[in-house]
Amino acid sequence: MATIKDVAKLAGVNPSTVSRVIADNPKISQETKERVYVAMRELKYRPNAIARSLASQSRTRIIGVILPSNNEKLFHNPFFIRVISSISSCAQNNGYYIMHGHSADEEGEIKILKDLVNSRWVDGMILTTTRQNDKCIEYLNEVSMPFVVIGKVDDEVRAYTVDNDNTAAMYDATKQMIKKGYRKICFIGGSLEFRVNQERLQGYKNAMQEYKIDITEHMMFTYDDSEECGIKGMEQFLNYFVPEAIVTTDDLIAFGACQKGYEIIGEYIPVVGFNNTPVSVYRYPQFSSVEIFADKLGYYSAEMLIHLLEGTEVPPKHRNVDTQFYDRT
Amino acid sequence: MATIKDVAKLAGVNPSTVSRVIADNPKISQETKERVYVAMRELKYRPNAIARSLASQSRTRIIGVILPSNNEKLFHNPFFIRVISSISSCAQNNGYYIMHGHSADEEGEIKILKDLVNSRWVDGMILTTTRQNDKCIEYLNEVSMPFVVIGKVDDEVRAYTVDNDNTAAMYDATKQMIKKGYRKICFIGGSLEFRVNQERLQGYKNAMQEYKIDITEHMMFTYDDSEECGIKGMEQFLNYFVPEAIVTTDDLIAFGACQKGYEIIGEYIPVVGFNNTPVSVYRYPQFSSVEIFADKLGYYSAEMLIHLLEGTEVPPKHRNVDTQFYDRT
DNA sequence: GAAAGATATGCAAACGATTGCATACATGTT
DNA sequence: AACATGTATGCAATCGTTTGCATATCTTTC
Repeated sequence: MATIKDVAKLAGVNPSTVSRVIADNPKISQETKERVYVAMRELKYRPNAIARSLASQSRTRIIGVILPSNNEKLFHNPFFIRVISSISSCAQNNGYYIMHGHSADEEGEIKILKDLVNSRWVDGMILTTTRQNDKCIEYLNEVSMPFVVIGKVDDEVRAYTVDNDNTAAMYDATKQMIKKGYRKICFIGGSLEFRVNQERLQGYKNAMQEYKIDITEHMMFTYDDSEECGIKGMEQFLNYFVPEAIVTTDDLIAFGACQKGYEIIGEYIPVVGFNNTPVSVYRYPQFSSVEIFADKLGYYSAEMLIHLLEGTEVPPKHRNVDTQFYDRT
Repeated sequence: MATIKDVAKLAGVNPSTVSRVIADNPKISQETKERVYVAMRELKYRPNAIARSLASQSRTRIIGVILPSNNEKLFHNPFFIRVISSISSCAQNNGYYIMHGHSADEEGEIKILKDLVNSRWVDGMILTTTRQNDKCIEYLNEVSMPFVVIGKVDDEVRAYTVDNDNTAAMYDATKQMIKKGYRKICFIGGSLEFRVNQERLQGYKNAMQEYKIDITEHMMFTYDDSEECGIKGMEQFLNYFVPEAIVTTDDLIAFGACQKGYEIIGEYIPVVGFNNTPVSVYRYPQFSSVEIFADKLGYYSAEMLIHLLEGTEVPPKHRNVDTQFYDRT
């Protein structure tokens, strides 16, 4: 493989000149540029990204992405692949690369994050999910590495974020159910360790409160983002009463609840899921779901991070992505 | 951030000694090693991966992965995320990193592949899908970059591969249908541009032939790996006759065919899909599907590539992953 | 007790770029 | 004509490692 020296020799100039031609430095005469271009083409020269980022002190143009690896979540929910593939599109459009890691738990996540950061591979990071008191965010701020998170963060935490208004989305979905005349509406959600679930729970509470519908302890159930969670939730409710409708934080939960309900009482209780995944559409009967436009979340987050890295444009601290409720009751 | 020099100074040795301690060189005395370890811990030293791979000539420990980005395929089929996340697990277990790119078409794929290779970012590549006369494979051989492909390649092509026996899998699935007494069994498949579809078609033909069932032109339809394909295929068949059963190359196709069939003739024709995705399970009625264990394909391919890169163990040229037929008729 | 071998460490040159500073030449100013 | 200014390029240090070779010290051997 040709190096910058080979090109320089062929073009009859100094390596530094070639370097400046690559950077399109205006000090270099058009004439010389042409000569260098010819030599580069002749030798099929491609700059060595590694040498480059060593010399220029760690601008690798690599963006790190941390994915959760709860398998249920990752595999049955196109959310993450949509996010990552749109991050990837944006990166490619801007000459960046994507490196990703995933781990089963917070401890693992922070370990891989540190590895990515310390090895100097990445210029910046995107976090695709956040927890209460997120250790990753803490660490990134500590080492002052630029990052963007998809999701919301605690108020006092410094972070650039892209997110849906999850509270509003769930508020809206719940309200739709109320407007259809349902009153005994239950909530089933994934772990409250994750902010997104807290917010959705809040949205549910807000709507119920607005319509002055009492929520008892037995109307809410949280566990994790799985089918099993839906099943367990529904079982719990049915110990006490038959819900008129159910809102959940995920399609998989909704599916589980829906099936279990039918199994026990022989009819389908209206259910609302989140993410508008194939499950909600392909199932019969279909159930309602809130589309959160994962691809936009991904694309915007990458865009934001790149702005941060290039320092060209200071993005606003927060960007919101709308949601859409698909009513299939 | 501390460098190797800082550590050396603190430990009272030469940087080269520190480097050898990191590499666990047996020439270094235990005593010195201890001293260096202490200094490293003291300074929270982490080697700079970039400098490292520059000095050691391009061992970045980064594996590149090319994904297709036909969105239908990528989003509705957990295959790719399962593959990539298991590649990722294996990589993490062995201290490797994953970089990935995806593109909508072959041209884009080769472009991003060249970029990854020429920039020297990656030590090796994994291709998650292959075409007839694949340009990517050609290029990788040309520049002699180690790679593994998931899927089959033309006989004359040099490549390490991990794959299911797709022909056998489809042969088996078709045979199951025949044994149930179905005779007029039709085939709907994705584009024959992809080897995987060719093989599955072959498996169908083999089974039919074995049982001496004639296949007419009108019993086969190929288009792409989408729901739409299933719909079109079913429409075509019904112009001529009502199939007794249908085998397809993908669950999404199966789903489309299933629905369209019901829509037109008012009953469900038994359908077989591939990949055993949520669609096949969550839909009602469920349909049969062939599980291909994407996670194994991914993990094995990474394992193979790492062996290739480390040169420790020469893997066999080809590794096969079993499939499993889930009968849900 | 000197030569030969073994063992542990240091020295310095890479790896392939970037970049601040020096310099050569051309041009403009008085 | 002498000097200041500007423009285009070269020189050499630098980034943080790795690694072949030289070297110093300690054993062994006859």
